[in-house]
Amino acid sequence: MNSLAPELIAELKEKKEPEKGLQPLDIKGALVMRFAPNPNGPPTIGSSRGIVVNSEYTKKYNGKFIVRFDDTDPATKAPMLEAYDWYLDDCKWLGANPDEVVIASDRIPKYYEVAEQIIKKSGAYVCFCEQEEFKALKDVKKSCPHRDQDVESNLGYWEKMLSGDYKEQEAVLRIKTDIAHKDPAIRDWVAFRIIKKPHPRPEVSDKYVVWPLLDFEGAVEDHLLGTTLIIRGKDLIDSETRQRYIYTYMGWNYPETMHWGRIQIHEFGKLSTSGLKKAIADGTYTGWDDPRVPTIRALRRRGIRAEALRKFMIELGLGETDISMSLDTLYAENRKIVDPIANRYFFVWDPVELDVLGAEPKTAKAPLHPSRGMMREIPVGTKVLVCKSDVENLKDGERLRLKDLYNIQITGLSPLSAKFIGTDMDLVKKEKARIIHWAPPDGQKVRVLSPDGEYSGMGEHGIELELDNVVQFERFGFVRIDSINGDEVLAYYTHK
RNA sequence: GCUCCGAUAGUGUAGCACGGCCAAUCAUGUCAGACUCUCACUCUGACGACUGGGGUUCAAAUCCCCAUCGGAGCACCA
Repeated sequence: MNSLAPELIAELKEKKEPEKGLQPLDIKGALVMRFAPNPNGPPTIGSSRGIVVNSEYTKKYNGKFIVRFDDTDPATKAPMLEAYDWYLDDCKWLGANPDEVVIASDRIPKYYEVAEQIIKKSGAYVCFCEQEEFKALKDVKKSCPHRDQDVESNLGYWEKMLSGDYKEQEAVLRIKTDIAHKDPAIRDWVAFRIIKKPHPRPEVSDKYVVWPLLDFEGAVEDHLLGTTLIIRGKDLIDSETRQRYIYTYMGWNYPETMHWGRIQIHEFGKLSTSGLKKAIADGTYTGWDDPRVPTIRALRRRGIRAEALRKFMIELGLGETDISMSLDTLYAENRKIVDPIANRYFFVWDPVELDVLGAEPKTAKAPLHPSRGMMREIPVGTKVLVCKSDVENLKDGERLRLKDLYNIQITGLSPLSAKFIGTDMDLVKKEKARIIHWAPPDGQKVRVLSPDGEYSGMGEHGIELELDNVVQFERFGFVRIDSINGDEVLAYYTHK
């Protein structure tokens, strides 16, 4: 068949293996996409979706990938200075280095220019209504008195806004849409408001008192940057309708758009950036890379590979439904990468001392990795440490195998003692004796930080040489060796 | 209340634009077994879904209508 009709086979394969994950795009010209976060906290798992999907498409279609910081709110969601670099760093780590980086707070004058033009086209007006007052009118499709101001007056008010003549809340610039639009979300929305709080970035600080809202800033930037395709969360789905008014006034072409639903990760629940910030401040979490926190930084520290996270995000695809996922799939993906390369070590948590009578001191030999030849050597005397959970339900006289060492028979429970009964593996095979791991009492102290708590205990020497590597603690799980503090190794739990 | 949008196994996805090849894909998960000096890995097998009801049609997961459930927006947040 292959020789008769190779193209048929190819076609079959094509049908059977459609584009996995991301749907192919119907691209006409060049592809320009952007990821536009507000850097008011570090990138989270959610951000990684935006980074990965946008960059993946631009890679695939030879497009341009822009990171744009939408940091135009110095008050309610004020940017965090360190976060700008964190975003860029995590992008780089994810293999999504941007072709261009834009910071909105650097480009405020451009937004003023567009605003002025729209005012001149009667597309915007300065509104002095109180918020509730305006909402009441809007809800019954009534325009406010300011809507009919002429261009000259609006221009004058706008100038006064810019020069700081008004207080916060006193005036806003509204985009004229359709005050009777059937969707209340569209009616004459606010494009600029007055904020007198300085911007956290020293280069901007108190340079401006009039700040654009996302819908305006984003609309202008997407045009300026030549964005051709926007993929963003569906919370911004109505933005398009609002922003199109600007595009119409200015005679621009609106980019294509796609939206995705919210992801909720079982393991993390509903944690907002502001909620996290609080929990870190009050000491609930140790920082933005605490293993319990849903940031990219935490995942990195735990030893999740960028490639695994990328694949995970790509395979989620682009659905408008909200999804609720477990990290198991990410872990499985990561395990595939990490398992073949992670060296194996013993780590005994909640250690219990065990005397072995009749044992000669020796050096145990165990493979560094089950499918490779390299061995590790563990010198051991007549005492070993074992996990409390392994010996809790032991019965006197029970026979066990200390992995890669020898067989023992329990002779006493408290204190725990045993006698040496040989080295033969037959015991394990015939009696189906349990095999447990162990550590030498003079081994390497280890502490593991995991999403569900902390484990302290003893490991074998050699662990301290694996700094920054992901290793597997046998019968425990994968960990990333993070640092050495004094005589103790600190590891972060990756996954089972 | 007003405007949008969505619904395939436990979870996430493929299929839906152009109805038949779908007794529905892949992954993950769970269970069982094999392998193994790890509860890891690998292998084998099992489990498991088209939200409900109508309609169109020779034929519906796919088209239409209604219902139900879920979500988003209606901010001087992003």
